[in-house]
Amino acid sequence: MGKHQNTVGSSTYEKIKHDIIFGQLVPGSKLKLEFIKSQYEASVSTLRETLNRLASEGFVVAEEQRGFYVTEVSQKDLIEIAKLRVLLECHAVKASVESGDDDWEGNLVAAHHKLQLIEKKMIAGDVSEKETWKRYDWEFHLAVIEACNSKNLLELHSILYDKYLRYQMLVFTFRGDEAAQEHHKIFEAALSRNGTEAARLLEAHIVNGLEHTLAAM
Amino acid sequence: MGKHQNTVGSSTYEKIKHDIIFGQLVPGSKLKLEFIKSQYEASVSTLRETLNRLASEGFVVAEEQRGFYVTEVSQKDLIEIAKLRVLLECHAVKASVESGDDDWEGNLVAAHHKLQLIEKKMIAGDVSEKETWKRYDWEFHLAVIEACNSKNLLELHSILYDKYLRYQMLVFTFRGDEAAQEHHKIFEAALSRNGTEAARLLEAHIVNGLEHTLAAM
DNA sequence: AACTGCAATATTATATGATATTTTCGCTTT
DNA sequence: AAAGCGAAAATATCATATAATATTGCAGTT
Repeated sequence: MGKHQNTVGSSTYEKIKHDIIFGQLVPGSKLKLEFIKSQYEASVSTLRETLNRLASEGFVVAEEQRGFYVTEVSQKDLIEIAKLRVLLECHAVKASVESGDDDWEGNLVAAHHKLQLIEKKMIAGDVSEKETWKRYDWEFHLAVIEACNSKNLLELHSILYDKYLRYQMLVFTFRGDEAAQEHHKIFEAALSRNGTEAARLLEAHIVNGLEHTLAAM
Repeated sequence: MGKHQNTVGSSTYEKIKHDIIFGQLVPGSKLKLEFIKSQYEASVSTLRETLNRLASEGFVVAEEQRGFYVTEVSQKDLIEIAKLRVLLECHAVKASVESGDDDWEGNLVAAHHKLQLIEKKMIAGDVSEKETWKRYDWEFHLAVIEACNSKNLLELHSILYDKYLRYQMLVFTFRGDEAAQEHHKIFEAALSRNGTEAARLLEAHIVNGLEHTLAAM
């Protein structure tokens, strides 16, 4: 039974990070300790731990003795992030496709299937499950590169993905069928162990998403 | 007149990070709050902020409700870090060489010159200025890629560099003349705006360092 | 009247020590 | 051995004190 009980620290971390990514906490706004204390129901020290963590990941900016701010957004920053994501994720997919085993394949098939299901729903007009879509998109992209054999690479990628996601959420307009098809092609290339092709498709997928987001900013 | 006065938090951050990189805090050891409190002269909460920051950068591992540990080292981890450093730094050098202006060139020349001076001293047998050497090596590598035009990339690189450095310090044996020559060649290629060549030399430089360190582990 | 410089005040961030939880570890019992 | 039970140790959280920054109001100057 005993499900692992979360600490106040880790749950405020999740909440604040979520609220930054999904735009509830608006870019550039100041995170006054007393205010977020009331919002997130935790003490100042606990919140400071959280904000320090978020600051080293880049979601928050800590200005010495002047407090914390939600990191600003800009087109330049988005472009940087997209480029880095291309660099890391394409590198990872090649390595992953080379060394992925049967477990990896199985997991990839499952992730792709679930993503397809939610994408169909969203294309049909049901936008109610934004959060689920986000999770499945993440799980798919992770599944593709998971066998890359580098914990360090996966950690960096995870942060980059979230930063990129934040921009997507900022302008939220679903790319629909187009993105779904791209996912499908990436899936096929990965499964047939064509790393170069998978990387090429992945790059196009990210760049298309970038352009879509930039246009809406 | 107002030099910027540091907070307790930022100075303990610097100190602990330094002590991890330079091996004073040994890999895998537990960072008991009461103990480091006496060592670094700060309160528990302040230390927790610091340790949380270091944990998201990967120098410390935070185990929920069981405290903090200095991140373990392993050959596998070092290899991952070196590969990532190659990936990011080579990408950065190409971009930097393409868009660097006169300021960039000037800064690069200065950084290379200083690095050469300290390397000569160390090759001559004076190992007393390990810290200075480290700083100049860092400043040189940064100078090369600084014009890459991506704040995000430079931040990631900075953390990776420190992680790589930690392994170098762990086994500290100076590569001497060989490394100095590699630096010089990288410098020349960068200055003559040959990005591809600079990237190739840089990769060799990092891989040579990796092998040297692996052999000594 | 508008601007500048300065001091008093209010607000906010930082740091600390105290308290509440949780884990660890040795001891006993089965 | 394994499980159960405290006491001790360590972590997580909190409320409060201290130090820094921002703001306000007022005099003196242009």
